Amino acid sequence: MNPSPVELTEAEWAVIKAVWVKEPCTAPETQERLAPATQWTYSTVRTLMDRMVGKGLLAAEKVGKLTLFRSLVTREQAQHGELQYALKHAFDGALGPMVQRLLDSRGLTPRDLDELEALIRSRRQRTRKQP
Amino acid sequence: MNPSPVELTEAEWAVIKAVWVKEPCTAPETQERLAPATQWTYSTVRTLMDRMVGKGLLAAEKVGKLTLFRSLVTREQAQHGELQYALKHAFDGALGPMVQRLLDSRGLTPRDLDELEALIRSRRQRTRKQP
DNA sequence: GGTTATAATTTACATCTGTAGAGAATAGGC
DNA sequence: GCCTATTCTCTACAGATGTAAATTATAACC
Repeated sequence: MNPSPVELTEAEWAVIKAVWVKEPCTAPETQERLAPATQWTYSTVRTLMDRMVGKGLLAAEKVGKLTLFRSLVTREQAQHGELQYALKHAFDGALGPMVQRLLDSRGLTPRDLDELEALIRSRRQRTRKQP
Repeated sequence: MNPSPVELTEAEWAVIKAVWVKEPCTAPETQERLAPATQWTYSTVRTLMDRMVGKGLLAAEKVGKLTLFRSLVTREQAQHGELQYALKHAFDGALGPMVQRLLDSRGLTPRDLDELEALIRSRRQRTRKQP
């Protein structure tokens, strides 16, 4: 039913983030963008990208000698997939406890807290309006 | 420095959850507990558990002919590890946006929202007291 | 003490993931 | 038309993961 949840490996995260920076893009471009952080060779990046095409994470379009890649999943979809994974396995699907544990971790600034409170308020509105 | 983050595969999640139910426990016990949900044979479960011992996720103690297993990571640690993974890869370490996206998803009951609001308030207290 | 049930050990194997080299194709410059 | 730089294709390989069969050890029951 639902489009199967997006799940990315560590390497795939790195690649798709590089693609999101500027699409469409070629494998050599992507490799350069990743190089500072990863040291991956062109071969490595290209292999990853090809496999990601196979998985429906990227699309490849051939233009002359070049292959242009673009993402088939948005950052939001990928984030959602990652959260779903954590939610399902670590919290047995219970969102409340998950958010709680997140709030427990340090790392939220007072500003974050303000924003979240505001979010909760507006969430409450919407929840009331569309039951 | 920090105890390296706990990362569990899907199968490992299933196993450790079964172990948490009652510790220590044997592999056959664990297999039985998992059977309804997974259909895994004893061999499969035992292999997983042995590998998990190798990774420091479980401890094995031999008592006569039996091997007793117990978990070496708590549910909290495992949850934390899972959240860290999502945080690092999907949100580049930014907790605020991560919580936001969670709040965006439907699935939070009004009661959840109340609890979260309360949490945020107390969080704010603590933040103020220990800067 | 031999039989049976239970658990353990060993080995296997396909797939996925991370990583990459070697060689072929192409195109642009001269 | 040939050289050179760029890109692509193909192949490889080690380690992790999911899954399990076959074989062996153990112990407990008669």
